[in-house]
Amino acid sequence: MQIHISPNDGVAIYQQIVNQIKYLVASGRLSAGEELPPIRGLAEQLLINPNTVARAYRELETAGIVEKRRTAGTYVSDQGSPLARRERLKILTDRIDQLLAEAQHLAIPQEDVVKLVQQRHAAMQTTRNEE
Amino acid sequence: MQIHISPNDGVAIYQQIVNQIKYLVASGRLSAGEELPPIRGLAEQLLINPNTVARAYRELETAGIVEKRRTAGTYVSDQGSPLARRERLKILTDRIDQLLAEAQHLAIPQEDVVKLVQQRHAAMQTTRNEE
DNA sequence: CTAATTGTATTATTGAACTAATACAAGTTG
DNA sequence: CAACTTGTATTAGTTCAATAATACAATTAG
Repeated sequence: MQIHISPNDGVAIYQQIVNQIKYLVASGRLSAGEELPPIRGLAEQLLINPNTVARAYRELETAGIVEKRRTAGTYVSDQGSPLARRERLKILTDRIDQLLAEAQHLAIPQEDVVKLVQQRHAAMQTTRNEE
Repeated sequence: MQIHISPNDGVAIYQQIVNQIKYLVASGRLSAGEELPPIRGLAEQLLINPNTVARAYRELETAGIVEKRRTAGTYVSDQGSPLARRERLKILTDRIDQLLAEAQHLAIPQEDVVKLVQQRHAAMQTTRNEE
């Protein structure tokens, strides 16, 4: 599996792993039922401590992205489950509420925020760059 | 000036001060040209170290919210300046881009994000609670 | 049973962010 | 000038999250 980490990115290593696996699953490059590399294997590949990978896997399990089977490995869970989508929407809604609160602080009308979101969305559709 | 801090809030003390002063300025309870309490004065009032207040004031100055005059005190800067608003919009735009990237990770169409923002905005208009 | 492979748990180390203690610099006011 | 008030700078201590070192537990394969 292609995971790349960059130390001193400002983002914690375990978080980078979480993000990239989330993306791999979201984009369909990892499908439900597929087995992830063993903790030790990925740790060796990335030249980091197994505990760091374990932490990433634990976060992914809590988020419902993967399932662990004690001695049999870690597998991508059924993403289609309604709970998973509901959970994802909750995360996003929390982010949006934070954004609107921030706008409040900045004395920017929330109507403007809605417009800005539409603008940025449109801009990204035309640009289509890497992440 | 009414600043309230709660230690162990998870938010750094200097950050709490920054947030509250930003809000006071945004809401018009502090107007351009008004003088903020001296660093030592506010520190004494809040029972914290002057350096912590100094840090908050420095952040506020960097953000263009206040201006410091070496030995004469700290004053709310002209918020109406185009630069200030442009800066605020930039901050917000960055947040929005982060949000859209997050939605990508969560495999949620950006169109849905736009709708969600509108929904949350509408919900807040009717609720009208404290921050 | 034995060995190998999986995830788990416990403890320690490191590093960064936050806060504080203390001294400094520069203007203002009497 | 002398005292006072302002923000500044330097250094140290504290806390907490991230990572690592190491040992453990459980299942599977031979």
